[in-house]
Amino acid sequence: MTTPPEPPAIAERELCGLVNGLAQRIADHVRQRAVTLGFTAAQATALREMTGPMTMRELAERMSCEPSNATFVIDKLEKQGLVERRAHPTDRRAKHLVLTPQGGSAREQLLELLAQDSPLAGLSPEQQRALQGLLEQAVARP
Amino acid sequence: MTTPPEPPAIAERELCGLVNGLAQRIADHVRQRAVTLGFTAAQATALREMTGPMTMRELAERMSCEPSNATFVIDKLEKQGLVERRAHPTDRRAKHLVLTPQGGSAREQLLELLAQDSPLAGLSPEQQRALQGLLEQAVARP
DNA sequence: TTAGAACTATGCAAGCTCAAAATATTCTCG
DNA sequence: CGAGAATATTTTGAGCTTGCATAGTTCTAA
Repeated sequence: MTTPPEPPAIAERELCGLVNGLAQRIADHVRQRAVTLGFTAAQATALREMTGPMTMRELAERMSCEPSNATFVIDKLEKQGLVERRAHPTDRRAKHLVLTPQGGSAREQLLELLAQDSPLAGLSPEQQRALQGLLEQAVARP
Repeated sequence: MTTPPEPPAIAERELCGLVNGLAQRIADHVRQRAVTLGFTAAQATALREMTGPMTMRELAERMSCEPSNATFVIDKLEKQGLVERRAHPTDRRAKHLVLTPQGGSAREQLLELLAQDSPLAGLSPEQQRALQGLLEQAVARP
């Protein structure tokens, strides 16, 4: 009914640019912290997503990347002795990724480092919840 | 005073994952459209951001990447005859990027293609405005 | 049961991205 | 003015990412 001060619609193209810009900032943040522990950004992302044993495909999905990319990154982490590729208990096609003890403690250090100076610190908790809702809805439609 | 159904706070880490996931989806969308015109995703992004003559640095900033990356991508577009590197009118250090006529029409086709099936179509105009506000605020703090 | 579809992981080629170093130019201040 | 700091671009090397092809395994339905 009323006509509140309605901000003009933004071009979707620019909105995509904003999303990308923020993602880029987040990636930079991860990269910056990762190097202080001797990791690359991709390795740190993989380590961060290793919340427990999982398959390559599951990890790839958490990392929002292709499975072949996960293979590449896990190769590196395995060479560093941080992750092991074990046989999957029920599916012989799949591998079961498991953190080694060193991998576990490396992950702990990393998470602690990543929690500092969040790139989202500019938003209040309420705003973060609002952002969460919008992003979930946007992502939800495949 | 009242206690509205307050959704639980989400971990910042997961919120970052959501941002990254949406950015990934947007990137996939661009890639998909780009190949139908014979471009790679990076080339399409550069073309999309070429709203007018600009320097390498300016383009890199619009693309949210390093200048050396812009050099790489512009090399390709220049070889295809879509962009020209001209002398900058006032700064001899800088290059002035200009679209050729073919570059201009390629860009037109691309924009038209990118406007179809937006990855943000799951959000209403109001929600898009809300998202814009949140993202701008989040990005605003360096 | 079994043939075929679907799925998991990997190897590979091509292309993208970052970081650091190098070059050329411009800016700043004593 | 002139030296040193700052800026614009490019080169190079290392690592990341995608898409496709392949081999092995599981699922599905006739």
